[in-house]
Amino acid sequence: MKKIIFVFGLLILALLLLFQFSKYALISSHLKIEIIIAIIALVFFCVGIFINKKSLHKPTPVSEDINHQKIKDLDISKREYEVLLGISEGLSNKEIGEKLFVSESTVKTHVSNLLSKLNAKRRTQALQIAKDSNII
Amino acid sequence: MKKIIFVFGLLILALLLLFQFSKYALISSHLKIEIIIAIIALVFFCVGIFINKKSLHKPTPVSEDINHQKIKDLDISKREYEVLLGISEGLSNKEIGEKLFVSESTVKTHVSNLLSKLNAKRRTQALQIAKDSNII
DNA sequence: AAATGGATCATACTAAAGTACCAAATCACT
DNA sequence: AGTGATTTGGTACTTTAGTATGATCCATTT
Repeated sequence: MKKIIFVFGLLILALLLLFQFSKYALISSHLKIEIIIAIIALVFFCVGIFINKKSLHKPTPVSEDINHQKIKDLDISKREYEVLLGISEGLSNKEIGEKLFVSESTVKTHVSNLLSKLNAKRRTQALQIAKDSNII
Repeated sequence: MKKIIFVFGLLILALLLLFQFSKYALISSHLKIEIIIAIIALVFFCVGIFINKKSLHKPTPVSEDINHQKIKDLDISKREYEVLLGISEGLSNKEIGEKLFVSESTVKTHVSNLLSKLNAKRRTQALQIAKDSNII
């Protein structure tokens, strides 16, 4: 919010400066009208790109970052989350166990707890829910 | 490539038109210099946003759209692809069968073919590969 | 000190998933 | 009309996934 006000303030300031500059340049006849127009065009072209990048670009890619709060809300422990990441990599329970240096039984326990916490019936469904919840 | 040339051609054309317009407008004195500058500023502001959105915006959010060519390259049939989508929704083979109005056996066949085509051992791994290949 | 919760592991079981092989119906294309 | 690819479906089998239950260990909290 503060940034937007700041940027728009700068914009208005730049606009006023350009008006004054163009008047002065025309009266003193040191510069041709084409040059002035070119400068203005270039400046606002850059402003357009800048505005688009800062203000419109960021909200569009719909939350790429993971929602840590949601993980806590779902009461998912650290170990369970690691298992969830293993699932998202397409690993089997056995492979997840080897990766985390625990037995397959342990992984199964974590998976089972994960499924009930995510309210999923299968690991693939857990993936889908986890992605929708932005915790993955 | 063709698009870029086309866009730049339009840009140069617009620039020339603006030059001519500004000259005419100044000579005939129907418009004030501020108005002309404002119009030019607005136009190039919009052009800046447009260029940024079309040329720079798309490559950045790492390809949101699915790669149909890749699907063909992997020799994945239409039905197999539908099954793949079912998997990505977290459905079981039985549920996919109900959704596509075929038996679970058929779904199993499709899944098995999918896994070998995607070079995956499990459906979760198939999902991961499919996502990396932007076919999902 | 006792209770709590997370992590670990095991056993025994059921339910899915996946493989292999086969076979018939359908469809597009020549 | 015939050919090849797709789709469909079945049986029989192995493997993996998931559930239920119980138990131990450890760190934190009460």
